[in-house]
Amino acid sequence: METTLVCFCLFISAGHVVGVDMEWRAGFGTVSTQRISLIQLAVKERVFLLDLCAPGLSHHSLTVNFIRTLLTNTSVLKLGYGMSGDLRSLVATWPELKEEPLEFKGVLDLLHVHQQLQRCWRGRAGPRPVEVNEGPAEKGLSLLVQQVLGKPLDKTEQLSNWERRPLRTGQVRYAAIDAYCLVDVYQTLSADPKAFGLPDDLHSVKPSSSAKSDSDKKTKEKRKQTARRARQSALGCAGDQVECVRGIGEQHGASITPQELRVVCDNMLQGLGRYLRCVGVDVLMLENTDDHKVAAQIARKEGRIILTSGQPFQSLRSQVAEGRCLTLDCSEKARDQALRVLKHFNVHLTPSDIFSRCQACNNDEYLKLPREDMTRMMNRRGLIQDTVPKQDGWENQCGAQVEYNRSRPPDGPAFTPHCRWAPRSALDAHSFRVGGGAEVQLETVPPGLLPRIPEYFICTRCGKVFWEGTHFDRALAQFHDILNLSDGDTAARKH
DNA sequence: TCCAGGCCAGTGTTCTTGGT
DNA sequence: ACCAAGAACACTGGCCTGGA
Repeated sequence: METTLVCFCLFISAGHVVGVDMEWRAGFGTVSTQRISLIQLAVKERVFLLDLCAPGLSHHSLTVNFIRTLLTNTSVLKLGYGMSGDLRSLVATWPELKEEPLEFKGVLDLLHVHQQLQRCWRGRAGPRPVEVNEGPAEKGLSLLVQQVLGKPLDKTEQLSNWERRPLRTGQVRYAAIDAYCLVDVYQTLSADPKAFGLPDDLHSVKPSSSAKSDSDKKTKEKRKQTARRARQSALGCAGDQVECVRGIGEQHGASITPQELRVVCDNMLQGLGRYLRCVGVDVLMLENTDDHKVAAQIARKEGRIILTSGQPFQSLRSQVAEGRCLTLDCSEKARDQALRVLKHFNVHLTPSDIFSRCQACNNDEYLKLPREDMTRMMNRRGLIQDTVPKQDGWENQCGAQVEYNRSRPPDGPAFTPHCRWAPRSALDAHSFRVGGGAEVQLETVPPGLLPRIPEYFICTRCGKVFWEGTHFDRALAQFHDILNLSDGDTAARKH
């Protein structure tokens, strides 16, 4: 007890910086809060381990008073890491602290400093220090120690039985280092806080806001920053994308056609998927209800590349071959994401690729119909009242086999999408159903369009109707940066 | 002017992390 | 296993834009 008294006096001396840590038996049972087994107190010169399992010590009035005095004394700086948990255990150990609640004074929680440090490093461009989820991940206090002092902590004793006596040498060493490293880290940080992106006064670092409003502001700001960065980097592969984009892009030295690029889009990237289909890329998209792992299953089964974003990237990447999973910045606009993907894979895009694939179902086969046939069908469906100039035996024509041409469309307007063309027999003249069984979506064609648009394209899988319009020009403009405008393709098509 | 589609921001829920 | 904090995700409504 005499040694204990010396210890108490030493730590309550003014001007000390004390590393404080506590250990209790990891409770995997029903007990929500565990009683403390060991309190570690470290100063620059030495470390004391206060063994609360020692007979009589835990409930000695001196011990309780010492703890109360130490933690409320403003002239002694206490360092901890994640001290809210420690406070709960203190109350569980000494219920009297609940009746007369402890008010921490002169306490610096290095967890908050660590969070500030992480935020700062995340914001930096260029190479970053090791972070959670990168490499052989250190975390928590061990990560902080590695980032500040250069070496991680050995946490193998962290979950050991702290109630068993005597403590093993490894436990004693771990307990001592756990408290001492707090002092070491603090001194390194306070010697040159700017080098770590921290304010001169470490005590001014506030905990990450728990208030929803502040959190939202941060999220909002982060989004804005990300969008800004995305704009600044334009189409260059910069920042976080580099790591994941690299693996695949370097495989494609020569350019490829959009049709050769086959991807599966995670459900967060449906906008991107639509853009890619617009230029002819073979895109499968996950539904909102689909699990992310469905993307990996499809990718393996069909040899597709996964496009994803956010956290799912980590798990999806490990489920497919290296370089077969690409992550994108979800805050980036869908168009910019698409441009990034096309540039990354060195896709050779021509105007004929625009709208060469149905954006609704990903089919790349169309049936071309002249205005007269479209008018007749709409008339029969009662969608228009106009009479149609009589043409020779359209129904008969439908039955006739037209040569199936995979590269050249039937004679028609200047616009020639790079797709497959179905024969006229693919359309049932009576049911208005196309080869895939879907009914032609006549109701989506505005009647006012018929006098102006001479030809219509019908998706043979879903029956969606497309026609020439201003969409094509817009798409050309959107992809102008990477479009190879070698031919004089100026026709337009529109849904 | 109306309508459809996309984008953005707000909100609530779920998941992950890190402490013992 | 439990707790707290933060991140990620899902959903929704308002706003904006462009075509009809």
